[in-house]
Amino acid sequence: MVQSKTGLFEKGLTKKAELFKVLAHPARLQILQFLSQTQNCITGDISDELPLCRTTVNQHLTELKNAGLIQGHIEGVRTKYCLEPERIKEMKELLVSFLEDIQPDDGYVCDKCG
Amino acid sequence: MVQSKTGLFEKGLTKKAELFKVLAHPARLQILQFLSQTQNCITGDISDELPLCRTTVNQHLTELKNAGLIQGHIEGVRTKYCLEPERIKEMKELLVSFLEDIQPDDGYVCDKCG
DNA sequence: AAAATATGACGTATAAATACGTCAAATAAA
DNA sequence: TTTATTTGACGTATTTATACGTCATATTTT
Repeated sequence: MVQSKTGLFEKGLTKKAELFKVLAHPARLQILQFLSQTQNCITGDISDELPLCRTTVNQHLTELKNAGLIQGHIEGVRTKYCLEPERIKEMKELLVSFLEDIQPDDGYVCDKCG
Repeated sequence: MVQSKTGLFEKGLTKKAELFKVLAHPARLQILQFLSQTQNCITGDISDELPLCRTTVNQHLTELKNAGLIQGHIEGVRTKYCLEPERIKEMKELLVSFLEDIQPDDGYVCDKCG
């Protein structure tokens, strides 16, 4: 980059791009999916489920936490993680709004490819 | 990474993560949005719209093309770009399926934060 | 034909992401 | 108390992404 330019874009675009970035790794997607399937808190050793080192998984968990998509509760020596329903809902709304923005209308035409 | 591990995940997850990666930059989102707004082909000098160098914008256009989300038609010395409706539709379906996978059920509870 | 314009290929510098090892702290078990 | 577990902070190697400059090619325009 020599210099990051992401700050020069319209704020809404930046926010969406940041969300997409959080979702741009299979490990993080699998964690979210797993949390959704269990529909409950799980202990931190999700690493057994993923083909990655425990500390790497921990790193992904931290990213999801920073994005607010999951929460972690300390329980003795363990940590339990669960989805953050509020933030997940926000995410859903952001994605839906993106879909509405982008999708071509029915009347979409193009000289060459239409 | 020392060694990329993204290939070790379930294929569906990888595919979704790749899509999200393409969408994880404001420049690419703005290009898609712009193409959607005009609802037609536009010449390559989209760079005037973005706070980036022309060649950088071109790079982003290429990434979108590689992902199949847009198409480029050569027209003399110019190149016209437009959305690829089929692929956009696929993208939408992928995102919707992701939303369905992840969203917590109504009965979602958590010992601590519920 | 010569000059101007538009585009993309290529190289490269820097920033960010990814992956893991090591270590220390906190708690539970022996 | 001593030992074992669980966790996250930290450092770091390597890969990937980002951003731009330069150049060559192709097409208009003059």
